[in-house]
Amino acid sequence: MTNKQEQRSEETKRSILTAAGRLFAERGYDAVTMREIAKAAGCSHTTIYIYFKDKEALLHHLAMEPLQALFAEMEAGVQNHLLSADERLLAVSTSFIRFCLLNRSMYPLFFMAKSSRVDEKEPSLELQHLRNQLFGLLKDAVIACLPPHLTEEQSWAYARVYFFTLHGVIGTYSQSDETFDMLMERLAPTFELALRVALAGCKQIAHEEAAAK
Amino acid sequence: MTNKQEQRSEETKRSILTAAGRLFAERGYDAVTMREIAKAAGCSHTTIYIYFKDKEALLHHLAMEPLQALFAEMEAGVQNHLLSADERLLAVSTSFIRFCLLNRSMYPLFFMAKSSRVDEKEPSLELQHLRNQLFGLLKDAVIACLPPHLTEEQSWAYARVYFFTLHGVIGTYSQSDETFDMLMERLAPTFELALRVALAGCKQIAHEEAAAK
Amino acid sequence: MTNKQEQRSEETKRSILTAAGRLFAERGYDAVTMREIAKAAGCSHTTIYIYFKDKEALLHHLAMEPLQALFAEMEAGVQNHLLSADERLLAVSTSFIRFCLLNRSMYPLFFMAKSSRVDEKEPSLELQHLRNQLFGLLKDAVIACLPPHLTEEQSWAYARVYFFTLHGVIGTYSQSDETFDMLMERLAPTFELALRVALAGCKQIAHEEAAAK
Amino acid sequence: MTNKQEQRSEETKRSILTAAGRLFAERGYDAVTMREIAKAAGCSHTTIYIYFKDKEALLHHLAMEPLQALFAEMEAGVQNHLLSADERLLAVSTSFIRFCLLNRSMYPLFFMAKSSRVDEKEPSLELQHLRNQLFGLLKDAVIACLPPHLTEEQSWAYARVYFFTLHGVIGTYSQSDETFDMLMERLAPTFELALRVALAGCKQIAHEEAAAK
DNA sequence: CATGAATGAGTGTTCATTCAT
DNA sequence: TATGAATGAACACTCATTCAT
Repeated sequence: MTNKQEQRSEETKRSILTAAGRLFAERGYDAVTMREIAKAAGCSHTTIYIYFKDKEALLHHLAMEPLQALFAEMEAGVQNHLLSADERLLAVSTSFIRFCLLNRSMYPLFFMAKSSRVDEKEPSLELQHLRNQLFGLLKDAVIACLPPHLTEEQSWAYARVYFFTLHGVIGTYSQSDETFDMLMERLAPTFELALRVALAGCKQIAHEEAAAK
Repeated sequence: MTNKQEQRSEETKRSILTAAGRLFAERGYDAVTMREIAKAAGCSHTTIYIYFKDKEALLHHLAMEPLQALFAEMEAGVQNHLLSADERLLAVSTSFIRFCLLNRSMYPLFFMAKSSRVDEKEPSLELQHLRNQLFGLLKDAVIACLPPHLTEEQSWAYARVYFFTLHGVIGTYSQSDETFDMLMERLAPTFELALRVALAGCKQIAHEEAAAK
Repeated sequence: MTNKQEQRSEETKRSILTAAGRLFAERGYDAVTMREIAKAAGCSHTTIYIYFKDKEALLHHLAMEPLQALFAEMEAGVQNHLLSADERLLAVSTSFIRFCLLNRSMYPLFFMAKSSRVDEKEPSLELQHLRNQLFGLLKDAVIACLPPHLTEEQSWAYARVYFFTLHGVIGTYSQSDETFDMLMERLAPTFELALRVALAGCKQIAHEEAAAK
Repeated sequence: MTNKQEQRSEETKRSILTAAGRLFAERGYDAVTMREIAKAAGCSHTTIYIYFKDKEALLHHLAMEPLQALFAEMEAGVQNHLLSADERLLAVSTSFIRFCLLNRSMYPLFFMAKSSRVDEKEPSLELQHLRNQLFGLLKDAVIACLPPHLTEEQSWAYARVYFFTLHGVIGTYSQSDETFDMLMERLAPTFELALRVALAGCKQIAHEEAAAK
């Protein structure tokens, strides 16, 4: 009996999260009302408050999960030793872009929220930590493509520069009204070009600098 | 007599603009209320409506002025024929980045606001137009550095890719709490590196593609 | 359990309608605020929005119900073939006057509200339609008392003229503070006189005109 | 000097009254703002407060003047012994209708405002008095057309009934958006018909009643 | 006498949230 | 566990009115 109830409870929670995730992604956190989420989840809006303290808690809960999934996916990509370093970077970058465009409206939350808001305690820290791990992973993937023996400072610089491209791609389209599929169909080649350009540029400048030394 | 009143009026208008600019920048257009702006400006919320038709007009006023200045500066940079194409692009890009970081909090407003709302008439169009002109200017500067005879589609693609870098740079630091000066002191070399990387990358891939054909 | 809640809900809705009806009647639609209605109904102003989409919907709801009842009553009167045409007109007119005086304060709403606002969709149309039907019914009842073979234009003219009397009766007393019963006791003979005068006048002039031709 | 100032002052006051009168008539008291009146009058909105205590005072001032003019006109009409009683009634009625339609949006103010509002002191009394005089004048004009020796009660009844027609005519078109000229062009014959019907009806019923006795 | 600047009270409406069941 | 009813705080915006000059 308890089991059945627990199961039903879990289902409701799931459907709330699913609905909220979809709606936040589609229209942005602010534009979505609790009542809309409830309707989409097939429950009363008051039920949401049973599972989540408030709207923000819902958002936070919603943010961690996919971000962890992304991290896992990128980690797997980076460890796939069947691919060359360049290919690994490309794969990981593509994962990142795809994820961010899929979760467009959450992107600012994931990556641009002020790191420190007084009223947030733990939640932000978790997020911040995950963010850092993710960035570290990207940095390693970038460095693996560049000539060895870069200083730590240089490594950071190239990683940042490469990351600018990713950030730029996502930021440019994060407000678009087009669906993810429309976006990818129209722009996938441009995204690939952007990644190739960024990598080629990093490599060339890195070599020039190495030579100059 | 009249003079004194006019002066007071001008002061009030200025203080409203200043307050609104700061608040919009800090917390975003939507999150700021007219009453907050008024309080920050030291006047009643109704006073704002004496000087600006509505919230959007306030935003528009705030956005157009500096954006036009930027456009003028970039236009001048692009027409400086003492410089090589590469140098001109670098100059123009630096102008753009500096401006956007200086007006950080308005950046989303300038370049990421939904471009088309049915009920908006002129104001947004002006902004949109300025935006397009600005992007066109950047595009021409990019193309001038690349091998000739690119198709229109290719031109757009490289321009976009180059723009991703700019957008990425700005986006990455647009939420930072550091002052503009702190930012530039710490990151100017990184920014320059990013621009060089983007240009080198574009050049190389463009040549590769030309050769492949 | 559900029953109790439903009952409470129904009560609240009722009290809102009652309050709104009274206030609209007393002071006119525009002059009454949602907050006033709420206070009079003993609930928060937001509660009104649970039951009615907006102020206009409240008005519409308030207007349609009794108006439909009136229409049904008048339709029945007009089809009562036990009566002569004159008696039918008298019956129908009396129904109309009684209804309008009973719903005095809503009368302007029913019959004098601006018929066409661009942004209104269905609701007003329904009301407008009902109004037209009602007027058509009265017109037919008038014509049935007059000599046959009137042109369409003449028919409209006499119907209008007859309607002026009804409208005048109601308008004259629509602001009165007397109760409906007091009014009828004091003025029923006057009203009847008015109807007889209007009918006699129409008949005589119509005959004169017919003879003149 | 004083003279010149006084003259200018009088002019300003006049232009305010003119503007307010036109705007109130066009769009109704509530819908017109002080600033609109000021703009139409060619002065600052604050200037209005020099001449009139508040918006309501402006309205009241505006109402008395034309009403007195109407009264004078009707009085003249009633005393024109070149005309028959019927013609005099017709003339007076037409004056009344024309005036009320011309001052449509003020009509409720003139003739339908609650006679006693606690917060109004004198102004209403004046108005009320004028109203009564006007009605008395109409009553006499009606009675002059009817058989002599009516009881006082009967006189009142016929006067009321006749007045219903006037009231009905005006009320029916008082909310119309058509200009006065459009209205008169379209409906002048209907109005005349209405008056003839009302008079003919009153006469006939009065004779019938007299005969019955 | 006249005015531009400024404001408080108020408008309809929305929304996240709580309460009683 | 779950919900319908209800609400307070807030939103952009308007308007008659007052104040300092």
